Amino acid sequence: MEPLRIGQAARASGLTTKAIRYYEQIGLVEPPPRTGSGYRQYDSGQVERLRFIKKSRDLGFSLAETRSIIYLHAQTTRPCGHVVDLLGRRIEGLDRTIADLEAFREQLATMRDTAETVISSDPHGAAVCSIIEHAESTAPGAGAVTWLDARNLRRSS
Amino acid sequence: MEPLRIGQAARASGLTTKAIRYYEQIGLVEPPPRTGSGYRQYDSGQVERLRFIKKSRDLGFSLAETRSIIYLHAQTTRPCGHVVDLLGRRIEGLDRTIADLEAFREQLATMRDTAETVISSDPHGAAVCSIIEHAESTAPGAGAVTWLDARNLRRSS
DNA sequence: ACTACAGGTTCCAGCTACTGGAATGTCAAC
DNA sequence: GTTGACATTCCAGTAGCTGGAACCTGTAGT
Repeated sequence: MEPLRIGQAARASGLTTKAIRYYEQIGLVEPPPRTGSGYRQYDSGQVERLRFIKKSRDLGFSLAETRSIIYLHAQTTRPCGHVVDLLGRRIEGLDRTIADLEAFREQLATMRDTAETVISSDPHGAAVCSIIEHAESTAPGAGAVTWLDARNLRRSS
Repeated sequence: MEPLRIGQAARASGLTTKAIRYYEQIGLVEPPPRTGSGYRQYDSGQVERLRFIKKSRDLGFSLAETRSIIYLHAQTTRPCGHVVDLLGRRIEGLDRTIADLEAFREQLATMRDTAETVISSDPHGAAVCSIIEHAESTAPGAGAVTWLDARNLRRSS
């Protein structure tokens, strides 16, 4: 198979050219060989690596986690146990996140549904927004809600 | 009431001093008066504004949204209708996020539960991690999952 | 008076994971 | 020879702050 240029490697892996160059820059992938004119040339092994990274990212692993998996492999250690650990922790985190989001959703829905009442209770409009200013009393569990770090979420294409 | 210094204002509002200075820097709050030696002095009105911002943030509004609410108020427009709109959109977003997270959680749980089988199917350890490499086949709905932007989530204290 | 120490000040760097854009180079086709 | 799609590098920006350095202030204790 002919080596691919970066755009083709991007299409083959589902990444963007920007992302691939970025991964190279931070040392997540090896710098590929170049043509005489400076174009990057990816062979099938490199593309496979890129696809692996994409999948790992889509599964919610951070670049640091992805890097550690690859690194463990390079040490000839089988990283699957490590991955199972990571999966377990991520599932726990998701359970917490989902519970928090559901509680939060209920708060917001309650706020919206009672919004008219709240609005009419401030007929002089003295407050910036009485909905928000009264949020504490209409959302008693606010202090108990702890959000997970946004880094735990990913979007996919 | 005596004016408060930034640390006290932080404690009173639930923000950090860093966050307050940052809000001042980006123009979300007015620069407060200073003492002769340069210390910021917050009166109760400013602290109230800071608390409003904190609550708005905790409710999941971005700084841009929070700014727009405050700005609308400054235009002597009652922003509550705007806030109700924002709430509605956020609730819809949350519904999608929760559904996506639940689907994703199921994927991960399936992967973890079948991990041993997957591991033993690659006895030579040729792959970096067969769990991830086989993810597509064990997670058929992957393409359908679209994550919301991470900006939609917030953590609280 | 001297000395801690807790607070304040500014400014700069960094975090995640890229994306967008400018200015420029290369290659194949028409 | 010119168009167009692709490539290159580098710089800046995104959200929402946080951490740290280097320094100043105000109060309490010895």
